[in-house]
Amino acid sequence: MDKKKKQQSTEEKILAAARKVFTTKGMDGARMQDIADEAGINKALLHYYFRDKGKLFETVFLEEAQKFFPKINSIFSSELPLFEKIEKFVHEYIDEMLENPYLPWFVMNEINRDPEQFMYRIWGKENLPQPSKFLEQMDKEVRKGTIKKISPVHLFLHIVSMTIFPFVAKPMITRNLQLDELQFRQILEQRRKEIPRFIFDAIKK
Amino acid sequence: MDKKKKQQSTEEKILAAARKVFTTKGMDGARMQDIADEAGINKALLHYYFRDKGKLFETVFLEEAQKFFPKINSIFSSELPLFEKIEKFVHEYIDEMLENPYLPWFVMNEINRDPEQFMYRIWGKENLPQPSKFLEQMDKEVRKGTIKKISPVHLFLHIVSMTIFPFVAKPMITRNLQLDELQFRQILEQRRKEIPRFIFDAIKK
DNA sequence: ATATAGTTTAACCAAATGGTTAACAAAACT
DNA sequence: AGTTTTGTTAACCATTTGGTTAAACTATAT
Repeated sequence: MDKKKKQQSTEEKILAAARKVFTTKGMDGARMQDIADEAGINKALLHYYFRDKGKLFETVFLEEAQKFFPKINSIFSSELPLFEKIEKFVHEYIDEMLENPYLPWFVMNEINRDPEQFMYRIWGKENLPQPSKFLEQMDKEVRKGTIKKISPVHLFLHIVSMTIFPFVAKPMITRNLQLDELQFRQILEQRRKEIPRFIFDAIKK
Repeated sequence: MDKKKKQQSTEEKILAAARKVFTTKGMDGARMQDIADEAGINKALLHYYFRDKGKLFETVFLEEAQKFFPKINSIFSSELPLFEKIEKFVHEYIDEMLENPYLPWFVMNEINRDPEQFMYRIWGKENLPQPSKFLEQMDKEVRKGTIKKISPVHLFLHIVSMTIFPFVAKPMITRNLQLDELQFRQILEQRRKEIPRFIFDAIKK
């Protein structure tokens, strides 16, 4: 047992355990007993602190998602020049994911389970993320002739795909490329520079 | 009800229903009763045709995965020149996914649930896919000076990310970019040409 | 010391769910 | 026609699982 675990409050222990179990097994696969075991407490305590499974899940889920998604949004709609914006997005996204490697899968899982509900819980009813500003910015650069002619939508998809996918597909990638934890992490760190450079090479004139 | 459903054998109805339910709800979230309802039959029939839930799931799963994964593998280890190979991979992958849009999520889900088991079931014990040949090929081109200096691993990740991610993240993308089914499909079709061109622009000398 | 509020546990309960059984119906076969 | 085999169903069973309860323990205040 960690020293940490003893200092943690019961509530914190539960949340940490829930995060772990929900992430690996998903909302449906997770068993309340598993979470209790992982936290080293009695199952009834889960219900004492969090009324039911759904509440516990939502707490864990929103805690993570809400602190991260708005950040992305603010980058995309900021006033930075195009390349700096891309660079910043890639950097911050990868950094965040390296610290919370379970987040992407977690989010993807939820978003697939119930897209409407998800979007609503993250951004509220009328507060959708607006990549439109980013798309317009790309479009402007194309018309100005600063970058090659490219569809903003596709460029946008290229960027998010290259940034996010390796995290979601981690088990496949580590297995296929025969990487250990450390090597995988190093590659992800390299990608912070690698992706912006690749994009730059592809669209600079 | 479809006309088709009446012509389908019960076994086919079950498989179609199982595919649908397993794909949307996942192995754990899926209920045998849901599958029976979807197929319009009694629950006991499921057990008559497929011994238990696990067996049914595996049947559906392997049926899809086994027919597709070997194809990818054969492209990567073929003798085609680099750019043709990339083009072919992107083309075939997107085409396949457009026909079976549920497959990527299905596969990712399983691979995350139990990586070892998954790889084993798809490729058998000693028959891992070998992207190494593809990596070497890229490396060779770099040293020959035909393309820009780039890490083969990263280029590999770029390619698969841009190709696969949009399928996995479909609900997020359609929601954020406000696309309907048709528009999403059209964009995916465009990407067959868009991705190879983007890569070409990025690494050609 | 004792009462009190907060925390934790073991034992229990009800509903959901995967799976079984026995009977029935429909073909296929003789 | 009658008999066997295959397909299908309703009712049932055992287990799992989320959730409850009442009792015990702990700390803090009086």
